[in-house]
Amino acid sequence: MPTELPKQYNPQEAQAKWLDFWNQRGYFHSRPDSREPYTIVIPPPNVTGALHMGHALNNTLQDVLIRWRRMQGRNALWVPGTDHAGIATQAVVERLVFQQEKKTRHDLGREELVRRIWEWKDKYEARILGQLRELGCSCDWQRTRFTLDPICARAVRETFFKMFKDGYIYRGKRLVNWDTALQTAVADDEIFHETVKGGFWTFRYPVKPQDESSSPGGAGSPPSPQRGRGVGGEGGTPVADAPGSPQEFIRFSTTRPETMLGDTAVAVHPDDARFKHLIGRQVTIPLVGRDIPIIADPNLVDPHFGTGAVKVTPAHDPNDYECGLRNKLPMINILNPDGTINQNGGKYAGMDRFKAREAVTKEMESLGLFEGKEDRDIDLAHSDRSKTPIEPYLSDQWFVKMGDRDDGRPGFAQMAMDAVTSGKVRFFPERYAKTYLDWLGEKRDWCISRQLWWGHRIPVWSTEIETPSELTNLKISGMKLFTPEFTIATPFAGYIYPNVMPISESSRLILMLSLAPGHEEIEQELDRMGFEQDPDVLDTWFSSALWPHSTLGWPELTPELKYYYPTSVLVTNRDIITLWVARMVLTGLYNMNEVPFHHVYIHPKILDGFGEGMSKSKGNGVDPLDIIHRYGTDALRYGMVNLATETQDSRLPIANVCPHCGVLVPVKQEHMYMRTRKITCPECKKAFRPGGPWPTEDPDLPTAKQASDRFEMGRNFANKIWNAARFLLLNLEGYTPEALHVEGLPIEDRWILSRLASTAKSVTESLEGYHFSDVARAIYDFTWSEFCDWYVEMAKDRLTRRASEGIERATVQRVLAGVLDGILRLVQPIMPFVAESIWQALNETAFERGLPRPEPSTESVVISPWPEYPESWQDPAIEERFARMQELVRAIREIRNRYTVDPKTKVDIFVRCEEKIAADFRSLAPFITLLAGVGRFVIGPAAEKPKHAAGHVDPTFGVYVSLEGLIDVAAEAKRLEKQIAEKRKFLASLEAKLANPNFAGKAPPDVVQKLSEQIAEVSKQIEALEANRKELI
RNA sequence: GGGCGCUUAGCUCAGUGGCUAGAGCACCUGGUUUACACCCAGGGGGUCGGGGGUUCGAAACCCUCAGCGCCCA
Repeated sequence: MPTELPKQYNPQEAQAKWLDFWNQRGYFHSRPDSREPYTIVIPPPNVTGALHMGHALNNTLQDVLIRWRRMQGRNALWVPGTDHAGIATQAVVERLVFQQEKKTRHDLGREELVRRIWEWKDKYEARILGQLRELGCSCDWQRTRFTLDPICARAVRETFFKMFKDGYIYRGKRLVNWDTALQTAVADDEIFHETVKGGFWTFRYPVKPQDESSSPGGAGSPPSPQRGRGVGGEGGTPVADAPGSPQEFIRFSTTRPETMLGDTAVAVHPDDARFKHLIGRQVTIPLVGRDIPIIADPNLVDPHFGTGAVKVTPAHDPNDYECGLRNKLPMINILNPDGTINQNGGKYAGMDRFKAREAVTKEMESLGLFEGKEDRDIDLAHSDRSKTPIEPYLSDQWFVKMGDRDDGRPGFAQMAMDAVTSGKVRFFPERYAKTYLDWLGEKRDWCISRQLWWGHRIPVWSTEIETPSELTNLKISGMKLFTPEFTIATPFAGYIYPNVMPISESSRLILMLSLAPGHEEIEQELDRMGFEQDPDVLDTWFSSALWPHSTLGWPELTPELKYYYPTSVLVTNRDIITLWVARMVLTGLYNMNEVPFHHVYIHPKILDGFGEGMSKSKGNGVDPLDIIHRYGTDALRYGMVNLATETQDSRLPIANVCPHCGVLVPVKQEHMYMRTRKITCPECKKAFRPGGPWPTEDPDLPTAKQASDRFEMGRNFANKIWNAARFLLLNLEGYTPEALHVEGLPIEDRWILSRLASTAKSVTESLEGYHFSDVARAIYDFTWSEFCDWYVEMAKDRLTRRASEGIERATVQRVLAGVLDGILRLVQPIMPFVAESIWQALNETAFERGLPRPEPSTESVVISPWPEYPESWQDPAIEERFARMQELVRAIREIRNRYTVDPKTKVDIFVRCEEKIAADFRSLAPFITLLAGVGRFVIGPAAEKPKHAAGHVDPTFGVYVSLEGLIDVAAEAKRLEKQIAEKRKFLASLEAKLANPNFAGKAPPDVVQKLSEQIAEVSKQIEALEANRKELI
């Protein structure tokens, strides 16, 4: 006996059941074989926290692709995993430790902190992988990786060693965001900007007389009362004294006077007439007695801003730093790591930078070189972690060289660019290639060191040496490391590579050794010999850059690496095209000599209801599990696929679900940033806490789950498919599988098969082009608006009509089963749970089914073949005939509704049309009468409009519904007049178009002909409407 | 400052030069049609952000203005 399905689809039940089932059958595990592979590596989510809606989108789309290709017979592998996310994760754990124990990382020590972070990682990795499972992701869980696990670590070590040896990695200076409180560099995304009260001081430096020694201070005219802004404007005081005067000055303004101690130039705009004569001259910094040049730099200086001259402190300002590089200026660091002035600040050494700011100003004032201070709001960068102002700080960092090589061969940036311009890597949508190419085109070196403890430690060991002879005597494992020519001795050649650098302002050298992986005993020996391993760790992106090949086992040439690499597509969002995608391409080319993927699909971003991106700090993120809980996973996935359109970004208006009464309370902007801890339900008046990423439970208030009505569409759709299946299963009694001969089928069967065939084709094409939203829409429209609304309704007649029992019933059962089978397979990639639920139920009653001939089903829809139907099934003529019938039915329904005819009452209809069309309608009469509630059905060229009738005029027919006793003559007349007026207006616009002599001359003939036909049709309609109007009276 | 997008019905979005601009939700009318009220049948609702241009023809292409979002500096 067939299972009778409940009236409503229960997503929770299905999810619990089929996740286990799929897992036990091992459908998601892949191993190399003779089939063509289809491979995706997951963009590994950060172990920093749980997954949010952006991940739900990202992973749903990947799963859709994987499930689809698996059905197409490809050997589909989806590699899951997580990312250690260096700074973000360390920051989260540090913050937690500080909150709970009031301890800093220095209190804990490196080992203990790292241990704590591993604990955190274990917890969140499990949570994230669990979330992915609940999303239905068909990942190969046996191949789960973590960017810090031994397999990935070996790939990182190997890559670093190779790059070091090949001269791609070097050590250099770089301005970093320095947190003076925590004494660490912080990443750009770990700082926030805040407006603070500050000052804008104006000073002047004395210009050295040409060919004379400096005579700083005092000697000039009294300071001008003019202040920074506006100086040099029309009629203003000259900013530099006229040539030939006894002492010239150059005036400038700054928000940070203490940085004068590190100035190495004053810059002006090369076209600025006020300063032209000064370019190349020297000025003296009186505070430290240093002479610095006046240079011209159009990039740094805006001649209309301030005094038009800018002091340049390359070591303490990003713009000045760039200027310093351009003009080869010295870079003088004036700060100690704790934010006090260092010895380069002369007498200010040891003073806190803010104290020094006052002292410096005072001294300049006493020298008569201070011109005034303006109070100003300053947009200042602060450290997220210590909340103190960030200092730009020049420090030693490791870099990967991106520019072209000295030998003229393309460098990393160029290689990665070539991969895209040559078409080996293609972006979808294409425009993102520009983002990628523009960024790589700058060929900026990649800073790979981070002053953190959580991550891959930089595999470089170093020691200071006094004399070159020390090098030649250096022994490891009892053997000399170097040959007399200072190259590495043969036994060490494969795995140790040296670099020797002078230590600045000293005659000593620093010897740096990089070690390939797998030589721990050497590492220990180096430790014992007094070498120190670099304390820093690598940028997280260094390990994720290797992800497509490291996850497959590189540097070992595993069977997986040979079979699955390069992967098929990378699915990600646009924020990390530069940070991640570009770097995967270059390391792939470098390590594998082959691009890591052929396609890069960039999907939209999910915004909140106010158009803002979702983030933890805003507190406007939504937990996908909330959505799953309320609407089901299928609904979540449908919603995600549906919003993945070509254009970017989709808003998701969010509501809190009152935990007491279940009513939806829309999120308002004032709820953002977790400013609102308590909301009172407008319905039940009880209080609750709005949903959000709260760190802890609230002991007093229940926290709301969140919802968005955008997911109702998916939920309703799942239920619709469910009920279509339910209907079929209730009517499958006596089902027998048998092949169908399409040509002999009645029009409604041929129509639904035509629609099914073209739907399947368009779905496949949309998937191939990554047009996900179109996929969702095509399946939805076909299933709901065509199969359910029309075919199933028509099938009812054939299934139940006594007279037609037998052959007709058997056929319609086969078509229904076959089409539903197709729908399930088409929808499986998007909504796998509902698809599997129905698949299994259908297997019980109609195990052999399918079109055009039945075949045994598969034990799971997951492994069923992707549907493809004969091209010949798509029949425009049939579709046209069917569409006309739909028009007729709709017209009758509209009239019935307009006159609120009781649904049970049959109406008599009169259709006037050509005989050919009449014949068609006659063959469909049973359906028309069923679908439109028709009693008497008069049809033909001679059909007369009855008295008291309302009508509808179509290009190919006119239909009249007899409404004896119901018709409102006045209203009907008014309506007809309105329609006639509309049609006339339309006709006039068409005729005007045709009358345009240019139209006939320039428009393509088919368009012209179409227009003529249209004019004829509309004219006929107007005639018919006017006749109706006359007959009414 | 540079770049990439966006602005279409009350809301969320489709619609990449030609059938009177569509969908879902919301709204209105009617409905216990034995698959489904997470439903069915209908309906109303749009100067396609403003202005200019190209074209026989523009929501779509170009310019410009305004507003919004993101990335880079």
